[in-house]
Amino acid sequence: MSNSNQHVPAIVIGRLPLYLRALTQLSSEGRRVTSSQELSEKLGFSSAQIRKDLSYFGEFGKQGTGYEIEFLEKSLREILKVHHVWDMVLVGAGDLGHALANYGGFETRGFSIVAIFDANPIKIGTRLGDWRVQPMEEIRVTLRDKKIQVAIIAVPAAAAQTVADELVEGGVRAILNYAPTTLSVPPRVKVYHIDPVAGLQSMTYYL
Amino acid sequence: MSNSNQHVPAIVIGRLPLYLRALTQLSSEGRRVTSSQELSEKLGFSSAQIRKDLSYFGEFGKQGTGYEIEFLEKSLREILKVHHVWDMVLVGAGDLGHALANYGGFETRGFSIVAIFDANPIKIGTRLGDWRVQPMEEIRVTLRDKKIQVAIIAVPAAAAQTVADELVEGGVRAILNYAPTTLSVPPRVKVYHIDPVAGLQSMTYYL
DNA sequence: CCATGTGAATACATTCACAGCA
DNA sequence: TGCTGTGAATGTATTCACATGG
Repeated sequence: MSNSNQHVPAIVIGRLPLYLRALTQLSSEGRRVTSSQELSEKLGFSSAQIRKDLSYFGEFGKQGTGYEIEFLEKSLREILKVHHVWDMVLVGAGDLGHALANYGGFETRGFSIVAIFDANPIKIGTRLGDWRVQPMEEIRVTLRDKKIQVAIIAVPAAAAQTVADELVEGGVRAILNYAPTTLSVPPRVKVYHIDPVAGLQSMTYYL
Repeated sequence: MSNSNQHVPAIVIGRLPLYLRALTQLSSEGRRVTSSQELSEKLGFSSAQIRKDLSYFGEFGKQGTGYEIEFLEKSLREILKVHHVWDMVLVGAGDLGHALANYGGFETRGFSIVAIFDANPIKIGTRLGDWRVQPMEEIRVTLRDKKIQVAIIAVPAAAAQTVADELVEGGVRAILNYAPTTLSVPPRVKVYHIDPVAGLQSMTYYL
């Protein structure tokens, strides 16, 4: 029995991309079938948790056999809506912006940078990978014209909130935030915050 | 009454760096005192949660007044053991490695890159920021000599596990992993995994 | 048999609400 | 009074354990 229309905890949604990543890896190794047990070992979650997480969305496995990798992979892509490619804008053309622009991992996993913006006049017009860095003044038009819903913030902390306001105003609903500061956005907008130093600090507690 | 010696949930430890970051920000604005209420608004956690989290480690506030920012900041630094600087090695001198090497946010928050390694012969010897890229063969000696406990992995997924094994063998106990793959390490070693695409994918579910 | 899918039980995390103190 | 610190209550998440069906 499919439970697809009931409330799914956010923490479950957060694990789905990890399941998807593991499946893609297995698939690239030529494997056809896996089990909650095997995924458990690869990912470090309990097998019961993996089965329960998946059960929020339907029945993907076969009793006595396990999961058909290709089918489960495709299903997760649809659940996460990454079966088509999401166009993104990148704001910030510093070192981090460069690394993100040159990162090959977006395209293969459902995301594509379509434009790069920066506030620094010196950066405007310079080439960065396949793109030309555009001034912030042009971002509103790009967001509207290309109906952009996803953006990456890679600017200093002091500028991040202003950029976020621009993005929200332009209709963006998902922000990957690399600036080390909490962003304030309306509830309809999702923010995923990446702070490597916070990660390091939470590990040193245990040393 | 201080509870400092009882078990503290990992999820609480994970929030402390965010409290610390907010306090440093307030402090830089010249503020001297804050409250769980104010931190709540800045960070998006409930004030009760902030008070309870802090209560695992002691009593840092004054009833009727709030928290003395400088004192709480110093206390959190000590709890997280970032009151001194942690030396780190960086493995991987690609675009991401470059961005990390040039990132100014480590030094100011208790971390310092002391050496950079890469397996690619073309990269060996090239300058990267203040460092010279060293061959992987030299990493063991560096880890031992400098008693390194913290490392950053910024290599392709296929190489990440091998690098992790080297690091663990060399005595590293905290790994910041940028490779899009799950690492298998002994329980004494902590891994903090950064996967921007997983973050993006978990947001697109809601679009 | 074997591994899924899932209610029930347990464990964990958050919020409530208020006593206690500056 | 105003805000902390914290037991008790509530709400969430994980694990258990087994019926089910290939």
